[in-house]
Formats: sequence, structure tokens, C-alpha cells
Amino acid sequence: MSRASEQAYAKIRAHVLSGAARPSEQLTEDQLAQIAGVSRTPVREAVRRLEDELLLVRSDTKRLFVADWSRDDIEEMFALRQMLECHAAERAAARLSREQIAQLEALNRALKAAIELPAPDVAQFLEANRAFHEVIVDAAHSPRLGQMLAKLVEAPVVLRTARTYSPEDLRQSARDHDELIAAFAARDPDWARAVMGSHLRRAFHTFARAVGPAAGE
Amino acid sequence: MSRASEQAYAKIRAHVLSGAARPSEQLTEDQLAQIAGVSRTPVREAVRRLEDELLLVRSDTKRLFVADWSRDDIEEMFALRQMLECHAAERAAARLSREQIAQLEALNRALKAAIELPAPDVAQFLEANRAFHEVIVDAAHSPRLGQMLAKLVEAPVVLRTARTYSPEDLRQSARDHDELIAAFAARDPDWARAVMGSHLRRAFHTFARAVGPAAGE
DNA sequence: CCTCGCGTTATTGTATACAAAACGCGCCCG
DNA sequence: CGGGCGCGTTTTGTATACAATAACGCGAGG
Repeated sequence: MSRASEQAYAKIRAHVLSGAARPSEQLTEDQLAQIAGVSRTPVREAVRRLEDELLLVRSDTKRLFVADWSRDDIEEMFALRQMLECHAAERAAARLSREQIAQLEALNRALKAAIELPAPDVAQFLEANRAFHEVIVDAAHSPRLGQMLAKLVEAPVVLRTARTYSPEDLRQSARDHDELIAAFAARDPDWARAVMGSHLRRAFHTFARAVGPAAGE
Repeated sequence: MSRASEQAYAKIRAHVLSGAARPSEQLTEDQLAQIAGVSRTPVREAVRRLEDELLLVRSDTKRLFVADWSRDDIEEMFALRQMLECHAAERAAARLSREQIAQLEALNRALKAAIELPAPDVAQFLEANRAFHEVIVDAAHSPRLGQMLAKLVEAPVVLRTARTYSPEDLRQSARDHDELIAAFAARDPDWARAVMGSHLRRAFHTFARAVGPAAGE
């Protein structure tokens, strides 16, 4: 995207994710234009993207608010992500090149390195993790699938600040990735799908436990 | 959406779907503004929506073109739709109200009526069919799922003019719907999923046969 | 004759001014 | 005392002018 519109997107996103704007708080285009330092035109463009990514929502009469997700919403998003990403893993198993598999191995090494420092580097872990999953989705060769997943993966990041990543969670993720790589190397779509499924489902429960005391759990 | 932007969307969409603009043809915002009878501002808004719906695509340097789908693209979209809508059917089985099931029955009666006229009314069939699937997706109570499906269901419509609906295809659809209703009435998620799966998979093959001589079929 | 660079033109991106619509508040009437 | 209606204010939507950027053609140099 063009410079102003991209900047507007980045700044507004940061503004929302940083928590400077609280859930359900109203935002006006003028406000956002000021924050982003551009005019309302590119702001409107950026806002549309953020709406699409579910970070912002519109009231019935076009007023803009910071999205506020219920537990059900979060559960729904995880379920969709799981469905789509399992599909991606299945397809990727048949399509990943040797180079891509090597890339996955490298990324998972980086991920483990981020864990085992004296103090685990969560940001670095998240980046390696993101890249890892991205390689898989790309290898699925399904552009619309990628597009859909991008939205779902982005969204929960909002709450990342609330998350407390225990060292054991991080290590388990790394082990899952190892097994995924094994499944890919074996070109076994069923295996890949199954591993991805449990990987994400566990992530959901870890997340849910940290985020709030479930309704009936 | 607001009036001008909505009108731009509708007119541009019609322009593309009618075939007045051929696949891969470049469109300029000025052109489209003239066609829609509004200024470029709402056109840009409409274009973003149509891009999102995959009817229009942008070159690497922001120039706008009418989308041209390969057979792989179409196959991909059907696969995604099948995955998502099977999920919707499964969830709907547990959530559909009695009223909604009655509504499905009514819609399927309308659908059958549209078939059996002296000359089948395809437009009416399509409308009843769309409404039928919409009820199911709504009942799944998964807003993002609905949003994703909307895109996928819209898209293939482009080629609908190319489709020749045989009477037998239409009748088979009606039978599938009957079985879906039975599965819902029995509150059987697995049954619902399975029926939806074969319903959509068959639709894909019918579609593929009509649209082009498959790569290796 | 081909190719690289530059100026021209077409096209998209941004800002700003204005129009339309929605909110909220106070007032009037029941 | 409460509810709805009108009016000023706020917020979003649209048009238009201008800026930036990409495509294209043409001419000079190899």
C-alpha cells in the first residue's frame, strides 16, 4: 500500500494493540487522522482493513469502535483457525519443497534458541513461530486460504499482552513443530493434519486458561 | 453502505458479471466512476470490496483488472467452501431452531416449485438455494465463518451464465436438501456434515464439467 | 538494431472542502 | 413526571483539485 495509508494502518493498529484504546471505545476518523498524522482519506482506507481484520467494528450506524471479543468469539476464531490450518498442513505435506522443509528446521532452531536463553525472549519466539506457520500456509498454495488465515492469526494477538507464556508451553510448541517437520518429511498428510490439530487445540486451551476463567470449565 | 458507494458497488459488479468487461481487462477508477455515475471516492470504496470478493484484482503496481480464474483457482474455492460449509452444517445441526427447520422446508418447497414449472425458472431456483444455505450458515452462529463463506459463494456466480443447469441436476439438489433437513431434524451433526459434503462436491463436478474440459479428467 | 534513459501522459494516492446523516440535549406537550 | 420531537453539534460520506508514481514512447548512444 501507499505510504500514508500504510502508515495510518500501522499507527492505528499499534494504537489499538497497545491498549491505548480500550475495547468498545469509540474512535472518530478525525482522531485517527491526527494519531496517524495523515488526512482522513488514507485513514478510511486503513480503517477498512482493520475492520476486515476484526480489530475494529462498526455500529449499525457507521460509528467506529474498538472490537471487544467475547469468549465465544475467541473460541470461534480458534476453531476456524484450526480447521483452516489443518487443511493447510495437509496440503503442505504434499507440496513442501526440500528447501522449505529445511527452512522450517532452521526456524524451529531459532525458536528453540529464543526459549532457552537465560530469560526466554517471547517476542523472538513469536516471530519465529509466525514465520514457521507462514511457510506452511504458503506451501499449501491456496491464496484464499492464506488470506483467511492471516485475519484469524492476526486477531488474537491483541490479547497477547495478557498471555503469560510458561517455559513448558514454549517447549511443547517446539516439540509439536519437530513432529510437524517429521510428518512433512515423511510426506504424510494425515499425520501433518493430526499434529497441527493438537498443536492448535492445545494452544487454545493454554490461551483460554490464561485469558479468563472459562464459562463452565 | 451509503448510497453512492453502494450504487458504485452494484453497478461495477453488474458490469463485470454481465461480461461487459472481459477477464484480465484493465479498469481505471475514472472509467468506473463514469459507469457508476459517482465520483472516484465511493468507487475506490466499492473497488476494495470487489477486490475482497475476488472479482477484481490489482497488478503489482496497483493497476486494476477484472479477475481471471484458472481451473485451479475454481477448484480451490470449491474446496474451501466445502470445508467451511460442512463445518457450518455440523454446527447448525445442534443449533437450528424448529422455526428455522420449518423455514428450510418452505424454501425447499419453493425451490422444487421453481424446477417443475413447464420451463424451470433458474433465477428463482438460485434464489431459493441461496436462501436455504444462508439459513444454515446463520444457524451455525459463527459470524466470521459466515463472512468467509459469503465471499466464496459470491465468486463463482460470475460464471453462472456459462452454466447449463440440467433438470436432473436441479432435482438432485432438491433431494440433497431434503436429506439435509432430515439430518437437522434428527439433530445429527455427522449426518448433516456428510450430506453437505457430497452435495457440494457433486456441485463442483457438475460445474467443472460445464465450465471447461478438465485438465486431466 | 538494440537498449538505456528521459520526458510525457495516464493512473492512482492524498488533502481539503462541503454535503448528508446521526447523535444528544433540552423543550414542549401530554 | 415522562416521552417524543426539533435543532445544534458531531461524525461520516462525497466531490474535486492536486501530488506522486507508474507506464509508455521517443530519441541518443553503443
